[in-house]
Amino acid sequence: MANTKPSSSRRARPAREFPQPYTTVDVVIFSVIDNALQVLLVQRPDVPGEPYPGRWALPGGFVDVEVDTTLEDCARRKLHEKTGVKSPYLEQLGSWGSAVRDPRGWSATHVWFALIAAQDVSLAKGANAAEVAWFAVDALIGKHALAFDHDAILMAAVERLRSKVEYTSLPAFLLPEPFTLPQLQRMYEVVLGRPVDKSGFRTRMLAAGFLSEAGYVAGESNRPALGYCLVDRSAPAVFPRTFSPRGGD
Amino acid sequence: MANTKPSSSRRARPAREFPQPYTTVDVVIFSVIDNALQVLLVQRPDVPGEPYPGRWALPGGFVDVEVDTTLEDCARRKLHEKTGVKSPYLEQLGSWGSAVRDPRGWSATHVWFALIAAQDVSLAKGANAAEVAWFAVDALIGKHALAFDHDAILMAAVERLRSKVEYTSLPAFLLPEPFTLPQLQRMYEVVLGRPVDKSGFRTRMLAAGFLSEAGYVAGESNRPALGYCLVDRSAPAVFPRTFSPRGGD
DNA sequence: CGAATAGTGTCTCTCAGACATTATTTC
DNA sequence: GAAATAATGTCTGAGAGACACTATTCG
Repeated sequence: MANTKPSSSRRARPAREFPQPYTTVDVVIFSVIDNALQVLLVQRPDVPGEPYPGRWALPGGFVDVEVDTTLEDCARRKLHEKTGVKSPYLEQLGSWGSAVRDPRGWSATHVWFALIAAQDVSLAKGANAAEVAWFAVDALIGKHALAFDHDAILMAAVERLRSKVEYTSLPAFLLPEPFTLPQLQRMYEVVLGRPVDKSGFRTRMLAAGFLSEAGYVAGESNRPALGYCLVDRSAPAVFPRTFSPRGGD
Repeated sequence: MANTKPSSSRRARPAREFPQPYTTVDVVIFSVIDNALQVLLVQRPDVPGEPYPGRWALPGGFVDVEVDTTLEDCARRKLHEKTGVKSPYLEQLGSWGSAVRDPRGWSATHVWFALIAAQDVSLAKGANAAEVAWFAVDALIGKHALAFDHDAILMAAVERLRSKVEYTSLPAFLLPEPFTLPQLQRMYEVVLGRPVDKSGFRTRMLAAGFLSEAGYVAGESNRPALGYCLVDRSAPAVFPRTFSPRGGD
């Protein structure tokens, strides 16, 4: 990086003198609520000078160079502020930057996506907190509903999630521990939007070795099911093949 | 993004007033030369005020808000300046940002990685161009050799490349068109660092449907081989399963 | 005609998908 | 004991890996 100044006419001046883009961080926070994949949005303030007043947007904001030591810290901080969750699954999604995506000027945003269990959340509704709410992803996608380029970012996040769910244990992060295999299967089915065979599912999950038994959970059904915890919460397991029904691809 | 100012004490002032991180773009440019995976590096200038003088680094630099309209444009521009290549395979790798990665202050870099055919490159060695050279990846990895946090970025790029090569047609972008299946197989073997079975390889490539025949190429060997071009240069094909030897993981 | 590489054929064994069956709890 | 859900068992077919074999060119 940074091997030359942006243009030769500024070569002699110190770096701070030429204009920098705004740097922001946004977080796409997913959870499964009411058997639907949902995303957390915040409502933009309705005050002069703020773009997209009243519109819903992904939680995020400017990097504060005096508070945040890394971009990931910044993402983690914003997630914690909105949800109270301290140890989510957090993965970098990508970055979006252009001259036109923010009416205030050239800006670049670094985007993370997070998976959290709905039960762990206590939505922030404090002092200066704007409205915060869950929205079903299926109702948002395709619509041009969000502020900035957040529709495109949300779409990219959903695509990334759905594709990784085909071959990783990501949905386990959508459940509070301990959870049962039928619960986990339901997470897969909700995110993928299609049913999954029970027998193959169990074989696959247990063979992947990312679950450790945690005693029986007197659950939501007649017969109690065996509970499991994650062996390693820092990263999902990767399966050698994708889920897929016989004929499909 | 950008739903609040970075801290409440600055709330009333216009956004331009609070300090922004530096925004840069770096490009990890891969090619296969002499049967080895290589990466393009540039030598940092040895002048006062420039960090890491004389050290090798990934090509990149500050975003120029007056020239670049998007981050990807900026990456594409930097790649073209160094190599002369106009239509590489280009994919966003991620971003790295922290208070300490650049001694000049809080900085965030957006990183792309590119695959190009060695034959298409004409290394820039013009006016203000610093030294530019190819380095074998295997000789760099593990060493603490590069400027900034570029060792870590390079490592992440190599990991991403190697893992995607297991289930995509990415290595096809390392060859000039038309290319033969044996040539393509060699690209896979070089990147993966292990031999690949010929028969299975051919079945897989042809079944994936991303190749179109382009006549015989009087090649580098005794018997001429059938040449192929890519059906779609904008994205790699994705295979349903990974490459992997029998006993492997 | 032999060496070298391109390209094809065949066998086997794994494993995921489909579905039937058994097990354990509540009411 | 009936209903509901958890958990296991069995069969089968697609397909990847391994390797043997054929085809075509050059010297």
